[in-house]
Amino acid sequence: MAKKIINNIRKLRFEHDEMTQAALAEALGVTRQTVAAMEGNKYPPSLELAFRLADVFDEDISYVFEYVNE
Amino acid sequence: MAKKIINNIRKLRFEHDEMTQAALAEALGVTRQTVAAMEGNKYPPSLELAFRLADVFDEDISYVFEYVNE
DNA sequence: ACTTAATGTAAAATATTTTTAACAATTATT
DNA sequence: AATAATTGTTAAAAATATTTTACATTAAGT
Repeated sequence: MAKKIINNIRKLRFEHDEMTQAALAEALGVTRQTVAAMEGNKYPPSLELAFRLADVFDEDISYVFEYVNE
Repeated sequence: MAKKIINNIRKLRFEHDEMTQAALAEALGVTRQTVAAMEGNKYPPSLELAFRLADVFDEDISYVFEYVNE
């Protein structure tokens, strides 16, 4: 049973004062395109960046990203 | 305040029937050197591999890897 | 309709991770 | 002491992730 990584970035951005991709990118220290790519599941971020994301949103990493059956 | 990723892989291997690095590598579908490198904090794994690790140990990803202040 | 802010997307370049291969060091067993 | 199993480590190549640059699209506000 194959699994895939999904993310709740868009949801979390809106729960955090409708933070824009650009504002999130700034907070993370990456480009806006990197945020867009992660959010759109173009490719997964590094573990380090995933943890920084969790920190910015003050959430557990396993809520920001989930590993679920396809 | 800089943070770093630490891991509990060695501990988890021993809690799981003293699983060797080779056996864990086999279960993950990676090489033994990759397991050794992760365990020795040579470099962090990809997010995908971190999730697979959590699956193998049946633990939450945030227990296998922790993001802590240095 | 026009302007601005926000987002989507893609190609090429750069950076990081994983693999491969090889050998050394350690630990356990006989 | 010798052997086997496990682990440590390193270098180079391969694979994958990330950044940059650039332009297109969408949504909101005036």
